[in-house]
Amino acid sequence: MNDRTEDAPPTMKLGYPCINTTIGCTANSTFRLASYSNQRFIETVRNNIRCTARILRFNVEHGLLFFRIGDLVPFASHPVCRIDWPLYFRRELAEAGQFIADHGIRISMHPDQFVLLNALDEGILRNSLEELDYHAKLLDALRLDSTAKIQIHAGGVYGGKSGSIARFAERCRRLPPRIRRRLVIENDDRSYGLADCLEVHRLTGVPVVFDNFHHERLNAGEPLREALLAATATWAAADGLPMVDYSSQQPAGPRGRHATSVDLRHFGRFLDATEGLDFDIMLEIKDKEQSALRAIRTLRRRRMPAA
DNA sequence: AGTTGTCAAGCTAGT
DNA sequence: ACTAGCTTGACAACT
Repeated sequence: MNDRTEDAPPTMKLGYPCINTTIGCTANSTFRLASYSNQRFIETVRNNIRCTARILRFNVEHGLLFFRIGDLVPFASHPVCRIDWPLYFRRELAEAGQFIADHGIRISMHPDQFVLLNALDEGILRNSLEELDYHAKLLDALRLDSTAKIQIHAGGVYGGKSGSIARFAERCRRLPPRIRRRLVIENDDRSYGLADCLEVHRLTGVPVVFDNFHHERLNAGEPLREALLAATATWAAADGLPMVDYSSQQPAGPRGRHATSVDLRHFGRFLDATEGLDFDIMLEIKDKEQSALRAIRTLRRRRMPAA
């Protein structure tokens, strides 16, 4: 499916997560819970939506057609939030979603470390489900199809990986379809490597986002190309093109820290190793769109000579 | 204006 | 049983 033929050009898109460092607005603005008010909430969300729209325009102008939406609606899953924000911002969200659809932009979201579908603690599970519900609500309010994904890790180990994977799978089966159709899991760099994620896929059908940097740190010896092939094979037609997170180690930084700026030689080797495969690339590099712009020049030169 | 600690939420390894 | 460390980015309080 992801192996393209000689006739079919790659449709690969490239992008970056959450933040644009050039245009001078933030789409992930938040505030302290202690200073919560309806007014502050509404102002913050309005500004976040506006900034997201500006970023998406910038991205389209620069050929960056993959974007991860960050924390657009602070406290959305917290009981303090009493506003029906999908309704309140219905028009703005639908407009942004229309822009996304019109320009063929690929969208992902990545809830953070607190979303643990295999949690042992009922409260943590409840919070995780609320948080997943928020993410699905936002993508629904943007009126995006099932190719817009919510990406999480497999979760904690809790003293037994196979039991925790089984628990993940069981919880997954019980998810409402509006969440499950968007859920994808990403290999992490400490507990659940690619092989574990493939096992989760086998049990649930959930597609696997391959993260090359995490794979460099935690693997079972699978070469890059083989690993990426296995991950991309987990994506069905309705899921869209497979998503891949790309990053490299910050040279002088502590192990695991993302590079400040893209290492084009490392990126070139990555493209060499994955030649002929089609997937969307999320560039997880600190300077965001600046590296994405450099990377897409490299990508076009190597993969899309006609474009 | 710039710096530093804190933030809704958790896991893991080490003591 | 408890604490420090983990990634990340932005707020908020402080210098």
